[in-house]
Amino acid sequence: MSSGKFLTYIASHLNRDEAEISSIVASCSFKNVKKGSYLLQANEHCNHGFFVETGLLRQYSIDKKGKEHTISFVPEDWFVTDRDSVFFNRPSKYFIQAQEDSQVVLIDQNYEKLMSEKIPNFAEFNNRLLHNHISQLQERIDLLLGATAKERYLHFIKMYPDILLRVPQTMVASYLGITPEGLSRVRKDLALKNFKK
Amino acid sequence: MSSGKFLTYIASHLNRDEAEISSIVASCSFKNVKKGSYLLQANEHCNHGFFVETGLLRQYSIDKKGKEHTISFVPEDWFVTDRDSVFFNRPSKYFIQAQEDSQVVLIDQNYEKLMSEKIPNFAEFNNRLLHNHISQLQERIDLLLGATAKERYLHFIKMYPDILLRVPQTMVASYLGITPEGLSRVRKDLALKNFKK
DNA sequence: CGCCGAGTTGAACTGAATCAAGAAACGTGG
DNA sequence: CCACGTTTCTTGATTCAGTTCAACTCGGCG
Repeated sequence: MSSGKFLTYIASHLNRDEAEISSIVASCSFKNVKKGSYLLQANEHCNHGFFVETGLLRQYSIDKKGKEHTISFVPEDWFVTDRDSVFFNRPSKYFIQAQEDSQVVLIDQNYEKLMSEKIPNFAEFNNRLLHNHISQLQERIDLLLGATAKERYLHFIKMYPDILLRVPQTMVASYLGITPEGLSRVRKDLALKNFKK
Repeated sequence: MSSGKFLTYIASHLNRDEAEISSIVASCSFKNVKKGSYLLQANEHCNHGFFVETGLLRQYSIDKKGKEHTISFVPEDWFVTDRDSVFFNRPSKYFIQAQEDSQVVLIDQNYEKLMSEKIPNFAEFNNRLLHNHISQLQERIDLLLGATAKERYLHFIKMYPDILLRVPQTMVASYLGITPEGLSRVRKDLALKNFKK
């Protein structure tokens, strides 16, 4: 089983030759997960990062009222983890579930340590990931505070056009913070507007 | 002008003696800001972090519809910056305004560099700040997705009981994502409930 | 004293949720 | 390859939380 995308991803983000780091990358473990199975469940301690080689993951929580909130969709070439749980060693509030049959790279603390020892600019890279994450969370807050359901939907399809085709709408709804019925109506509305023009 | 709180804060978070780092801290600059004046305005590049010695700052944005959204309140002993703008060198979307007459410590990139050279565990400390920030943003998203206005208000007064007394309610409302009238009604409702019991 | 910004209250309105029912799409086994 | 059951999506009727707009109160402060 080859470490195709992950190797390329890491090498390019670290400005390193693939050859130079392939031995390090080779030492990390891969996992095949079937659609519907979990890489993390709420109340477990998250002690891995997950890089998606192929397939699609979804990270979500379930609130006290029993409602699902999708935190993020994680397609190929993306990375996901519960930073809060990993860093502070707290039980996670989130589920990470395979939305399609997927192949992922598991990245644990030892592995991170190894990386940061062997590769000087690894810390800088990780820092960049953290800052990206913050930007993205902040943007989502801005949208939740200031945009209507329709605006949030339009923003979503602009940012992640392919996701819509790969998951049930009800999950997109739970990402946007609206009900499935609500999303259905938003879409109907937009379809009508486009038709009229 | 002494660097009281900042020195204590940094020393304790870095597990260092105050004496040991006081010379470094002494080299950073202080600023007095009057109530209403700005440390950062939208479209400027943010190139400082701000540590509040005394007083209270507020970070907020103004959306396309002209509505203010309060991102955070920043009282004594807290730190604020626009990570997105600093790290990616992008124009900021935010205002940082003094809500009371305040004294702040300015922390610029040179200063950070100096710190990370002289103090081995500075990077770790900064990392912790980033992770805290992520946790806090994530929690806010959870609340916006899953909690009613009343629930968000109750959470707010539990977390930041003093803030309510120091700023106009309209700003708290813009933090919670509701209108000032809406907040007024939430409070009335809670007052009635407490009275009846 | 009179003004002014902050907060409150009421009435009408609206975006989105809820509940319930039907239609379409999907995958699984025969 | 079709038939069936399950899940997903749509649509309608109703309800509700929260907004909007406008009027009014209150407490400072010049």
